[in-house]
Amino acid sequence: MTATSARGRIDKRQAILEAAFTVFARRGYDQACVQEIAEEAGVAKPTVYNHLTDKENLFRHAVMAVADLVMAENLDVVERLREPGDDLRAALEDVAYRMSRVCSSEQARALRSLAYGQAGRFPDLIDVVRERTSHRLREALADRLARLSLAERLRPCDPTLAADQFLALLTGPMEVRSHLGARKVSAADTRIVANAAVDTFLRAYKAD
Amino acid sequence: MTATSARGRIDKRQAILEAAFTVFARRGYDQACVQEIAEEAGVAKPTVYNHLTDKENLFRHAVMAVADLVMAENLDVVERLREPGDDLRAALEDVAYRMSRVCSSEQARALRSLAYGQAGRFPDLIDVVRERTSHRLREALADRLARLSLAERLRPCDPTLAADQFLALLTGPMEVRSHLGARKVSAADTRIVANAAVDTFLRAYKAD
Amino acid sequence: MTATSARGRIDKRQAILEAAFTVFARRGYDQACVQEIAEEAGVAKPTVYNHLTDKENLFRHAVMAVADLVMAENLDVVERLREPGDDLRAALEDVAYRMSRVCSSEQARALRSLAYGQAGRFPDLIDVVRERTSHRLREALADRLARLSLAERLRPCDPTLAADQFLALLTGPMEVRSHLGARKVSAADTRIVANAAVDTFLRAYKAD
Amino acid sequence: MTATSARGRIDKRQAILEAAFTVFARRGYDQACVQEIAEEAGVAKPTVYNHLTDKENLFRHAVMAVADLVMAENLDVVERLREPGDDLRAALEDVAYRMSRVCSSEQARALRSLAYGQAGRFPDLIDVVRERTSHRLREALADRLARLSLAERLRPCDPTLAADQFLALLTGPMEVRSHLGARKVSAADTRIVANAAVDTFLRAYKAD
DNA sequence: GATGAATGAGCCTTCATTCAT
DNA sequence: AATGAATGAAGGCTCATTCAT
Repeated sequence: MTATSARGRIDKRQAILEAAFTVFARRGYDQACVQEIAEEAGVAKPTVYNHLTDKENLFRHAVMAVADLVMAENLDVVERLREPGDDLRAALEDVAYRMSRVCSSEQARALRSLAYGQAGRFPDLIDVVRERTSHRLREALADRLARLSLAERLRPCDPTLAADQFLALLTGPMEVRSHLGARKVSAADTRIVANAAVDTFLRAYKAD
Repeated sequence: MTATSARGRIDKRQAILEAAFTVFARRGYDQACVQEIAEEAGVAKPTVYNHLTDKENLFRHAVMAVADLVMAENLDVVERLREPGDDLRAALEDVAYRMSRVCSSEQARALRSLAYGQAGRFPDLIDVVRERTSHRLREALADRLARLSLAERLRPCDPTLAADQFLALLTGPMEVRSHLGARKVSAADTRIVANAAVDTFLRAYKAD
Repeated sequence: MTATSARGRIDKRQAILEAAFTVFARRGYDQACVQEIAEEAGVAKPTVYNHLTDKENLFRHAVMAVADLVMAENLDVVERLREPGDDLRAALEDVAYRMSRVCSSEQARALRSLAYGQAGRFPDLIDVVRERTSHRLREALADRLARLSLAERLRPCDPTLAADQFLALLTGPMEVRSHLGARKVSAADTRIVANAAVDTFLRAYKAD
Repeated sequence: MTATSARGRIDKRQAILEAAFTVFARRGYDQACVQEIAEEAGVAKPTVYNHLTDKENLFRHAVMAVADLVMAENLDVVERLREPGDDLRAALEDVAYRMSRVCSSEQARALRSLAYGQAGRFPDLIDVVRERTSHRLREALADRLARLSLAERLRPCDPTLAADQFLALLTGPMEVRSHLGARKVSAADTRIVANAAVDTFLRAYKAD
């Protein structure tokens, strides 16, 4: 019984957090009202407060939960570089494409938009989000690139810088094509951008 | 004189727009209250409405005015590539550095933050801002790169893609170092990022 | 108990509606501010909105509630004619007098004044009020007069027209004497007007 | 020149008053804004204040001017009873019909609506309007009826009461048919109401 | 623990009215 | 005398948050 209750309680908290992110993503932080979040979660308003104290707290937790999700997906993609196989270009293109897809997902876009938009009010939050997403991704990627460099499949280089540039070559043009996230980019266009990024990256970083 | 009046009126409108951008940048769209904007501009609240109808309108005009400013600065920088001189790398490094500085300015950062954060509520505004800033900058840069390619100082390439990648190599790492705009990046660090961007760019695009 | 809560909620709604009518009657629709209504009802402003959405809605409900009250009183008076007794004149005088009193009541006067004054803004409301007051009263009276005509205590006639004229002979002169509701008419004067109305009515409609 | 200026000034004042009544009639007192009145009159807002001090003053003058107009029309109609001719019923029907038409005019309806609606705020104004319209009309009609009674074309009676009742029999049913002024009553229906009023009136007041 | 009801605070907007020209 | 511009005052409405049940 207690276990069930506890489970039920946790589930309710989860439902509230998901509802919160949905509504924050839909309306932005200020326009989102706790009432709507409560409705989306199927609970009463005070229940939201019971579980998460504050609108601010609600925002923090909802955003960080999604940040963890997105990070996990991205790290997963990067793992693929651990065994790149013979065709390095193909491996990088695959990673680039899948990473682009992850970053273009509704959740990732909303996450960036919210974090960026509320940077002023939640200066610490943006750091946490950064740390959990870009930063860790960058480090993971830098690890892979360092190994590749060591294995002389890439030229000697600063792997962190290389990772930053790889990511920049990917996300910068994606933002242009998606109009800062306002439009969806087709799978085909994503592939094109990803391949172009890899092409430039390899021209700059290939061994020899 | 009439001229004085008209000038006075124009000045007041200008003052309001500037105050508006300042306050919007400080608080974000929703938290910014017209009262505070009026105080910042040194006028009474209804005067703000006399000149700009709406909070929404106020936002649009304030944002677009700054967008024009930033664009002008960036276009100015790009012009430098019209006569690159003998040392192409030096010229690109100069452009990259100055462009980074412009994009790191308080105004440019606030502009991105506001546009990004309010993309949901002002979907059309973000397009206008994009067109007036990124897009036009990208095209201007693409023009220069095309000429350089034609002059065989860069390898044959799609100049628009090259421009996108040049900008990405610049702004991506800058965002990482500025923690999405939360911290200032020193002139020295900016120089490092700019040079690294140009290095990678030239490795990928140099002639031969 | 739940009963108590529900009752409490209903009571509060009732209190708000009554307060609203009081304040609307005192100030008119536009001058009445929700703040004052809330104070009059002894609740906070948002509570008013919780219960009645809108100033407009508040007005509609408050007005209709009073319209129902006044109607009920008037219908009650007309019932008296169901058994007029031997002295028809006396019965009509009695009805006329009491009806005049009802229509001169503070509430009825305020009701007319509000409905008339806001006819432009609430075109539908005026119809509802009319239907619930004048119209139904007229029909009820017409019913009685029709019976009296059938019983040959009044001459054959169009009972609806007769009802209209009976009411007109009553309320027209009452309005003159009350200066369109600005002054109270004494019971004695009311009696005089009522008797004069009945006298003229009977001269025009008596049997033979 | 001075004459022309003076004339021009008077014309402008007139234009403002007419515009004011138009706008007040259109929106009601509170919703009417001085800005709109100024536009309707084709002048600037301060000019309105130069000529008429106040919104309140503006209202008083505009309303009284129209009250005078309506009164003049009504008195004109009543004059017709000075020489009723042989067919008294026909003469009364004619008067009743034309009076109904006057009272159904757009201006008269707006006048009643405004006066009634603002009775609370302008208690004195309603008296002035009453005096200039109903009261004087009633007296004029009473005069005619007194003569007719003296000439034994009506039975001996209190002429003021008779006048009140005549007017009541006319306007009461007209209000019913016009839904308190919300709908126009056709000429044919007006004729029917007028004839019915006269019929009842004559049954009650004819000589013999 | 969950909820219906209530509230304090705050913001956008409008308008009558006044200056300065 | 007429106007463009500016303002003080006020009101409708929303929302995060808290009680009482």
